[in-house]
Amino acid sequence: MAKVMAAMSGGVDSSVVAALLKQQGHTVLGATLRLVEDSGVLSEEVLRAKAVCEKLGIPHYIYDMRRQFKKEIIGRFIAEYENGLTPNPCVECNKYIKFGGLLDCAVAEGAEYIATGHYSKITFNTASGRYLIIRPEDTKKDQTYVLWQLSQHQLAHTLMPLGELTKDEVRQIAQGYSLASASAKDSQDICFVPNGNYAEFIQTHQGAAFPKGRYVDIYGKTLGQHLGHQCYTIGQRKGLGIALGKPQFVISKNPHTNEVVLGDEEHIFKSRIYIKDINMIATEVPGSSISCTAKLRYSARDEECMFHPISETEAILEFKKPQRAATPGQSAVLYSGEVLLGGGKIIKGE
RNA sequence: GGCCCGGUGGUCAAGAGGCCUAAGACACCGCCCUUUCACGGCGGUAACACGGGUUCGAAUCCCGUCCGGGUCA
Repeated sequence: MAKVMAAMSGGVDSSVVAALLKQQGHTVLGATLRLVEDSGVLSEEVLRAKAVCEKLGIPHYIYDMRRQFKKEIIGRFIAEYENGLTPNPCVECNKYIKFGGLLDCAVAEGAEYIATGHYSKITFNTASGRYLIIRPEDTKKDQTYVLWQLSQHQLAHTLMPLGELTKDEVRQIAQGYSLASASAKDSQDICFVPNGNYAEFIQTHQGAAFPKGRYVDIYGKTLGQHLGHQCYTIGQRKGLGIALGKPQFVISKNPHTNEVVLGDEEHIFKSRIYIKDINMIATEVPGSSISCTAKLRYSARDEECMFHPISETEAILEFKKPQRAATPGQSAVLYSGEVLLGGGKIIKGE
């Protein structure tokens, strides 16, 4: 039996993780991270996590990581949008905060593991001597996508018990324990942007409105005015606020000219996707081309492709079928069957 | 100023006396989906410029007002 620090957000999933580990006989410490500025008052979620810990009879730690979160996650998030990218803060948060800062905290408390409520499995492969991320039983809830940046060290010290369960089972378990979080709604949107309006968040943060710019068609002809390139992402249809008689999609955007190109959906399908900042989990970075599948967004399906390495950190993904809206800044995550091979950040598609 | 066109929802646009308690597309809003941004699914709001006529009956015909655009001096 081990000493485990369970990351508890106050939601159902992480609550059930703590309950299960306790039941299995581990020494469980509950830990909740304060990430968002909330005027010094503990949020509803933190209090719920605390209540769950009391119910389970385990200690509850609250770590204030607001400074680190603001610098590492929010700062990067804003900078990337300004550079014309579409960031995924959750992926970064996992790498730096949840599996970074929290693991340090766990070690400081003498725990050898942290545990999270991700729907994902971690296994150790003796042949390769590596820890692997494996897709969960509940394929609908597969959260492996957000874990591709984790290191072997982090995986070696992490437990993800929900990989074996379905969401329904987790809910039932929560009810069985009468946990305060049993009926908590699943999280949504960006955690530090409660109302979901990230554009407003950035503008407020910067104290200035985005400069307005032009919508143009693929030939450069002006179509109308937009609210700032930061407000849009490749493949976006809704929220453009412009009526052109047929559905139009964001095909590309240029942060320097502040132009957003609109056009028919067919223009956003690309077969060759360039990626950088590669992190491999199941293997070393391949020295030659390999066949695998990859998905370009959290809720996309992985599709067959070839991985052509360019260097230790860059590669080209060549898909059999053109992929919709490969978006700079988003993650391309590679799989081989149920195994998450690794991933990278999308630079461009062509 | 004279003459000529035209004024239908946020945008474009059907309609040419009863089938209009006004089509459609796009936009917009809501819900669902979702640990990112998006995509997607389902549903919803919303108009006949104004005032007089003609007619059993007018978005559709006539007159005037207002507002656009053109044209002539």
